[in-house]
Amino acid sequence: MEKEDQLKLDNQICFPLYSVSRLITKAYKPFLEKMGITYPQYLVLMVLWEQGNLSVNQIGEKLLLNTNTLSPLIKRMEKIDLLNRTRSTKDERSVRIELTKKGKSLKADASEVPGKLLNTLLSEEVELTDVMLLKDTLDKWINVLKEKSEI
Amino acid sequence: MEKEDQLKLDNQICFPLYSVSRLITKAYKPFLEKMGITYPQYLVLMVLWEQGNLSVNQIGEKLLLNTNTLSPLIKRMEKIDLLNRTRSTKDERSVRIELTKKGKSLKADASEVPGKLLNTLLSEEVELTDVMLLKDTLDKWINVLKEKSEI
DNA sequence: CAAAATAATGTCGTGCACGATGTAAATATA
DNA sequence: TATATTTACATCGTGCACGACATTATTTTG
Repeated sequence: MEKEDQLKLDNQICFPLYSVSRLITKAYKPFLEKMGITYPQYLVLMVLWEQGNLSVNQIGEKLLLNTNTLSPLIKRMEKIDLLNRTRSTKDERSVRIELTKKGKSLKADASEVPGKLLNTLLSEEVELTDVMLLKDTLDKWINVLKEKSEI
Repeated sequence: MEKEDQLKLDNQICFPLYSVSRLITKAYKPFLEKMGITYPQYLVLMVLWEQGNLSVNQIGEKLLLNTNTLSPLIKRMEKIDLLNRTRSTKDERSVRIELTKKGKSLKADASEVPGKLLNTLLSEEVELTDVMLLKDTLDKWINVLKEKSEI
């Protein structure tokens, strides 16, 4: 491919990633709105549902987000009574995040979401094997990119 | 897969998309910073380099972005002298976007970027065929998701 | 042709992302 | 044990995204 062609939108690899990511977030929206949360908030909840109480940093490691993104996000979640923030007594620097009853109870509603979303996506053009294959590829990419961005 | 498991982060399909999209944007950053632009601005430039003068709406159609995102973005690009905004005389509602000399001249620098980025990504784990396959899959998804979100 | 509907752009408010920087606590080192 | 370094979290500023809504111009329709 000519250098000239590499600048065409159709030949970009990041652009479809960026677009699909935004479009899927949009597809989540109606479901998450009913629960009163945003997509990044949903991610934080998923981590906490699965892992139990964690520090801000530990959540960040799972979601690949720094505290400058997570701190305000978590504070907004505290404001709507999804979780509590407590300074750890062992290490006063660390803040322990604990789900409230409300935060825990949302898990039941949430468990319906992934299935519904998959149905939105699946079609003649997109089959389940495509979805699985894509996930495997992306997971490999994350490993490569994580390393690069840490150096 | 159990409903319970579908809520685990490892089983999400959107999360790796969201992460990879962010990580790749970060990988672009050093290159784009030298050019004084952001990734979304780079996308707008790519459209204009390829298509010539367009209206705000036409750019939005290519990038799948609405004017509430594009208008401020384009105004920032005008401020740093990458393009001009002119009301169309034929249709006073429409705003014609035209690249300045500076905007056009950035294309030379930009033509080096895609190659460099691909090198960043390619590794033992990620081969060129993976990249191409991923792009094909994502393009199919865009078609499905675009339809769904328009309805 | 006048009223209604539509289209193109823009503003506003909210919530991410993220680089740069700050603060306080814990740990390492001289 | 002082001092330096690191760690965990937070704040600030800027730039997206995007829903809701406003404005002006064009087109459609009665």
